[in-house]
Amino acid sequence: MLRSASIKDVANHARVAVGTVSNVLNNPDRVSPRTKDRVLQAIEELGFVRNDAARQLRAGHSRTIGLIVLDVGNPFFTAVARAAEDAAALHGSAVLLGDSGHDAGRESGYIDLFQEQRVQGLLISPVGDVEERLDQLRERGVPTVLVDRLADDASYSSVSVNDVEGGFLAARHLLDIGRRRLAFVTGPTSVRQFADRLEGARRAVADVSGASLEVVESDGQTVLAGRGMGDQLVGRSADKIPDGIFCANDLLALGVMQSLAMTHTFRIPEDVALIGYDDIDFAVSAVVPLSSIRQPTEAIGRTAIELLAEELDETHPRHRAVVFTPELVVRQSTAGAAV
Amino acid sequence: MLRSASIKDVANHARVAVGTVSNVLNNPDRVSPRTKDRVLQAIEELGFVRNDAARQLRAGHSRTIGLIVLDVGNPFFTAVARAAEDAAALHGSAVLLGDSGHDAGRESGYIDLFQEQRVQGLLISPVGDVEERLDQLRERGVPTVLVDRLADDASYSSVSVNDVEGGFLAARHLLDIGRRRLAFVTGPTSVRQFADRLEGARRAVADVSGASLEVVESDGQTVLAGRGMGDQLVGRSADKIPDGIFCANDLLALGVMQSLAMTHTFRIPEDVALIGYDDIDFAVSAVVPLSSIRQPTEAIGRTAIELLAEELDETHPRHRAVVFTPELVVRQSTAGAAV
DNA sequence: CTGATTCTTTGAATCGTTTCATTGTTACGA
DNA sequence: TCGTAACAATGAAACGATTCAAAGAATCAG
Repeated sequence: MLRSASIKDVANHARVAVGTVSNVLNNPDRVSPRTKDRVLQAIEELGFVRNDAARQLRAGHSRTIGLIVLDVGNPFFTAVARAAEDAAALHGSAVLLGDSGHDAGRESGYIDLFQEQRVQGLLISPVGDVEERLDQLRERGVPTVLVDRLADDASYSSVSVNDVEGGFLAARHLLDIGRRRLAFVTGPTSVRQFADRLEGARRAVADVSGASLEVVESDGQTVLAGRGMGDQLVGRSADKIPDGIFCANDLLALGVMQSLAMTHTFRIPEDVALIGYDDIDFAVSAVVPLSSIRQPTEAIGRTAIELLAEELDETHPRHRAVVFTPELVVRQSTAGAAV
Repeated sequence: MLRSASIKDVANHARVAVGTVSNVLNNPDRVSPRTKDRVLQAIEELGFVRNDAARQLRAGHSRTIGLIVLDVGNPFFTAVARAAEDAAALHGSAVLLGDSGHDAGRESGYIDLFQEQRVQGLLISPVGDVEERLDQLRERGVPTVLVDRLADDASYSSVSVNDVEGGFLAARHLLDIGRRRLAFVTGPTSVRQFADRLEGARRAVADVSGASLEVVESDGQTVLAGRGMGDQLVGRSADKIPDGIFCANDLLALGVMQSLAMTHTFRIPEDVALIGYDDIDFAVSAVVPLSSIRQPTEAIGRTAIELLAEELDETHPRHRAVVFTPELVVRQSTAGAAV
């Protein structure tokens, strides 16, 4: 078990000073071609690999960016993460991915970890009350960009999608196709995104007389949770069943759909129209292809990195809040049955 | 923009030696309660956070484990990754996730990155020809465990699932329900897993006289690639259409299903029975709930970490190859139509 | 009160890289 | 041949945590 070769070993082997080896690696133009060749050959022969810890220690910070998402099991977040990784790679940084799983404790654990790792900056979809932590990070020179969440004040940059608008679009679409007894199936409304989508849905419903909106809340936001809530809906007496269901995300919608499909009592969309949120790749291949509200995942991830880069470049950055507009995607789960 | 407080700052503030601060953090019992309190208070007041780079530099290795998967867009791999993260957390390590995207170049890039980071060990689903790199890593004391891939020789530990068996199960199931003109829709057969599944399918077909197996190969393995191949199948003259399709993974299967569903010419499973592989969460909520071959993702991730832990503990570890057995899950896409 | 023993605390050395002031070398015009 | 740039190479210092031999303090038996 060899100890890895260090820059000093390389220097000895090539009969140059350590500073020269460092220059070959970081400022190749400053080194004469002959010396450079000798050093490169030594590197090759010894199989030298830079020690990133030492480099970071000297530099005072790493070349990594931390990203904390709410749920890696949700394709929406993996899509955002991939876009962020690609964009970060262009800036020469790597992205460390942390999954809070909607848990404030885990979230806090990742913030600790990233802080110990001296990440350059942090992208986060916050769960808990992290303002204070983030302020503290910023004082230490670690900027944060909020992802999928509008910054409350102007002290943070953020990338978000207008969830109120999205909720409005979804509910109005259900109303447009003649549904009046709507249900909003959601995870905890303490999650800002869900609360906003509900808010939007409420507005749409308020515009139409005779329309009602029931809120069905669960503590999960997975396919399984959706199935549970679907079962609950299906078990009701017929006159209590909504004719339009808007789910706070596609996972919930797919779960509800499974449940409806399993009991063959209700047809989608004839008896119950169903719309989700996020437009994940799997929405289109659902039992009944799922209508949804599309969010521009690629742009979200890319923009988050760009905003972070701005904060890193400037000494007194102006914080920006970029808000994207969601888009209605109509598929079979709400098709046909127009008024 | 404050420089973060260092252990030395804490020491000054608490009027003790740096070694004492270090002991408070790492060997609390060696420090008298009074001193400990003073140090802890100083840490609190200065908002001290350990610098992981310095710690690693001294220790010679990090507390991280690298995991390189073939495709984070595939829920199979995210499920394995999550299990690995949970298991690693129990050992006090964090997992860095890299996505090679079936690209040998990106794979190599992540190996470089992880090597620079001095990860404790590496879990990898290899794409390219990485044996040599891995041998080199091991010489440096960085053990590797192969994931979702049986080790060729006994020099590596590995966790895999018997893909030949899985392919056999899938194809035999199609044969059992009376299908004879089978097609294997797959990504590149240079991917070991796909090649093995094909091998298994071939064996099953060879057992039944009058049965045939056509291989439809694409260079992708996503939902989109599946759709492309589905379109190609659907465009054929009716007598050239297979009556049983086995897809090398569920993403391909969902794509093929979309394509079949869009042209309303063929019914699933009556005209064409369809089975996928991996049994991802979304399989059950597909247009037609998808039959599949289930792999124990949780056990794979957990076992990978355990094998790695064994390699790290022992000086001359015995390498172990753990092989799980896949399981047939029958749903509607192949149901009914028994002979 | 002494010497032995245990418990605390100290601080210099170390890890591997980068930086930068300094020294050494080369080339060229005068 | 000399002086002066321009260019190359050097190596000590610094980053921040951990380690460990050694010194110092406290305790206790005799």
